Amino acid sequence: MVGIRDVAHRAGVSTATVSRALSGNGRVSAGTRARVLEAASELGFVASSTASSLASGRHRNIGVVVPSVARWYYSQIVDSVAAALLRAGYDLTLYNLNDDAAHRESVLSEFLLRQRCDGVIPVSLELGRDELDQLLSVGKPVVGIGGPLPGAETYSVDDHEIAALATEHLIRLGHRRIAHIGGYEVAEKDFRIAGTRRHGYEAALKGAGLEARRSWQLAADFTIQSGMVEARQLLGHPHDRPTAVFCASDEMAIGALLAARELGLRVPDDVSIIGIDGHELGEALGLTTVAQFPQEQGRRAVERLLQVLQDPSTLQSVNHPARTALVVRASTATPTA
Amino acid sequence: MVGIRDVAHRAGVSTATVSRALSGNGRVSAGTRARVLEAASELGFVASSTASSLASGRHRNIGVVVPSVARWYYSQIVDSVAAALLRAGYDLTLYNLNDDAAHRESVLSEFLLRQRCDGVIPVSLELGRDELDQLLSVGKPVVGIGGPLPGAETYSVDDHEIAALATEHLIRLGHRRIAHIGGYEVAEKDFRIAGTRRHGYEAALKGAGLEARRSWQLAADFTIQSGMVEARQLLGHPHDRPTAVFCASDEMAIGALLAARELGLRVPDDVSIIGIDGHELGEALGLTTVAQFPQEQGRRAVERLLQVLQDPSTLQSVNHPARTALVVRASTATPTA
DNA sequence: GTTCGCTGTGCAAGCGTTTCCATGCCGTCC
DNA sequence: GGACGGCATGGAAACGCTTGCACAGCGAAC
Repeated sequence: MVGIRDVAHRAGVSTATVSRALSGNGRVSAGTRARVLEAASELGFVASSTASSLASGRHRNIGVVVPSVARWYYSQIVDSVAAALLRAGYDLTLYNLNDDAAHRESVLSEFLLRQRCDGVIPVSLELGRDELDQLLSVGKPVVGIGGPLPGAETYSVDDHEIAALATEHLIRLGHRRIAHIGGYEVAEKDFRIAGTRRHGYEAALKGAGLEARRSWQLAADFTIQSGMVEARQLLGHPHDRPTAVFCASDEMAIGALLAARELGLRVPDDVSIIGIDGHELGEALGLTTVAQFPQEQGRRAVERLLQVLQDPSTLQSVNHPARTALVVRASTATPTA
Repeated sequence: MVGIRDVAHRAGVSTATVSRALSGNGRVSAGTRARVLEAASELGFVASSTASSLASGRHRNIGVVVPSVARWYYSQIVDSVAAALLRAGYDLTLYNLNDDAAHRESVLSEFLLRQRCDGVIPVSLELGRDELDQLLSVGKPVVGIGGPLPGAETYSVDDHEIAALATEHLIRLGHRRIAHIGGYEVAEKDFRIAGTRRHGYEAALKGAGLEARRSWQLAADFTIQSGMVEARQLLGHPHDRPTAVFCASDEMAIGALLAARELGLRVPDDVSIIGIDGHELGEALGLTTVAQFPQEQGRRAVERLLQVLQDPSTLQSVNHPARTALVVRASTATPTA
C-alpha cells in the first residue's frame, strides 16, 4: 500500500508538505506542489480516507436515511442526493429502514452515531427531539427532506396544503363525491405524511361543506399495486360510486387509473383521479397531479448541508417550502352525472 | 466525546481489555466483560469506527455500485442488500452511477480505492479486468450481481438464456411475428445485459427458423414510459403488426401493455406480451414474465461476500446461476390470426 | 516442589493521516 | 545594516482505537 511517506520521499519533501499540497490546506509553493502532484500520480497514491478522517475529524460522507428505496419519491431523492454528493466529492452511506420501525433505533444509535458521517439527511422521517438533539450535540448537522422534522432545517412541501389543493381542484370541477386513497392507519411517527395528507383532504371537503365518508377513505401503502387493489374495491360498486378520487401519491393514483380502466370505467368521464408527486409515468398516462420536485429537493438539501458543514452556525430550524405545481392533465374533469 | 479510556477508567481496567470485551476478539473473563459492558452503556460509549478501522484495517462497510436506483431491478437489489448488510452490522456506501459513464472512472479510482469499504458489490456493471484486479489487489473482494463480470464471483441469471426462454414461450404458443423492445443501441460495457437479451431473442427466433426483422427491434431505456413510447410505434400500424412482443424488462412490458390498451388492442387476443423480471406490478396486470428474484440475489451476494471477508481464499471466479421462473399469466396466448 | 501451559490482563507500538508549532529564509523597511 | 514580517517547510504530536507481546497467577502433571 503506497502511503503518504512514499510520496513525500519521492518528491523530496516531508509528509506535512504532501498533505498540504494535496489537500489544499495551508500554503505550498507552486513548484513543490507540482512535484508532489507528480509523485503522487506516479505512485498512484490515494490517501487513506480512514486515516484522514481520524486526523482531521472530517469524513466526506453523508448519511441518508430513507424509509424505503423502492418507492418513486424516495428513489428520486436518493438519486439526486447521490448525484449532488458525488459532484461534491462526498460519499453517501445509505440507511434503508425498509419500512421497519424496529431498525430505526439501531440505525440511529449504532450506525449514525458511529461517527462516520459528517451530517445526516433523513427523508420523510420524523426524529424525536431527543434523537435530533443527540445528533446535533455530537456535531452532526441534520437537513431533512419531505415531512415534518420539528427543530431541524428541512426542505419539504406542505403536505396538508397540497392535499387540500388537490382536493379543491376536484371540488372546483364540481365534484361532490370525492374519495381518498392514502394514509396508513398506523399512526407511526415514521410516516406521518400519509395522515397529514388525509387531513388536508378532510379540511378541503369540510371547507366546501362536503361530507367525508369513512368508507371512501382507503388505506394503501403508496405503491401502484396497492392503489389498484383499493381502487377496485372503491370503484367496484356500480351504484353509489364516488365521482372522483384523490390519491396521496401518484403511484396509487396510477393504480387507481388502471383499476378504473379494468372495471370498464372511463377516466375522467366516469371518475376523475388526481395524485400527488409528479411521477413521470403519470405524464404518459395523462394523470392530473400536484407535482413536487424531489430531484430539486434532494439537490438543495445537499447544497445546504454542505454549506452548514462549512459554517455550522448558520444551521436554522426552519422548513424551506419546496416548490409544487398543479399539473392538470386528462384524468380530471367536470363530473358528467 | 466519550472515548475508550473513559470506559476503561470507569470499569477499572485497561483500554485493551475494554476493546477486547466489546469487540469479542481475545479472551476476557465473564466478570470483567460484564463490568465493561455496564460502564460502556452507562457512558453511552460508541467506538469511533474511524479509529477502529484505522487500527484494525476492517471497516464494516460495503460499497454497492449501481447504474441507477430508479429502476425496479436495482431498487430491489439495493433494498435487499441494504437489509442483509444491516442485519450483519455493516454499513452500505452507495455509488449511484446514474447511467452516466463519466462517473465510472472517478467512482472507481477515487471512491472505492479510498479504502473505506471492505468489499464491493457491483450491480449489472462490467468492470474491466484491470479495474477488477486493482480492487482485488488492494484486498477488496468483489461479488457481483446481475450481469457478466469476467473474473469475479457473481450471482446472476443467464441473460441470453432467459431471453431465449421468453421468446420460445411465444414461439411455442404459435407466434411467428415476434417483436422485441429492449437493448440500448449504445454498446456500453456498462449495460451489456440489454444486448445479451437481444441476442437471446435473436437466437430463439433463428432456432425456430423465424426472421428477426430489424424494424421490430426497438430500443428503450427499461422504464415503463419508454416501453409505452416504443410500443405505440410498434403497435400503431394496423397492418403488418407483430402478434407478440418480448420486452427485456417487465417495466417495458408493462409500458407495452398500457400502450396496447390505449390503442384499443386486446391483450393477449390481438397481441401477446412477455417481459423479464418478476415486477410486482406485473402480477396485478396479469403480465407473463420470466421472473428473476433480485431480493434473493442481493441477499445471497451479501452472505457470500461476508463469508469471503472471513476467508478471502475462498473467493472464486464463477457465476452462481440465479433462479428464474417462467410465470405464465394472462398477457400471452395463442395468436388468433 | 518444579515445571509447564493456559488464562486474563496491561503496556505500548502501531494504523496513516493532519496540523500545530518552530525554524530558516528572503525581502523590505527604517 | 539590523530588525521584522511573511512565506515555505519540517518535526512531531495528536486522532482513538486494536493487537502483539510480556507477564502474573494458578492448577495440573510429573
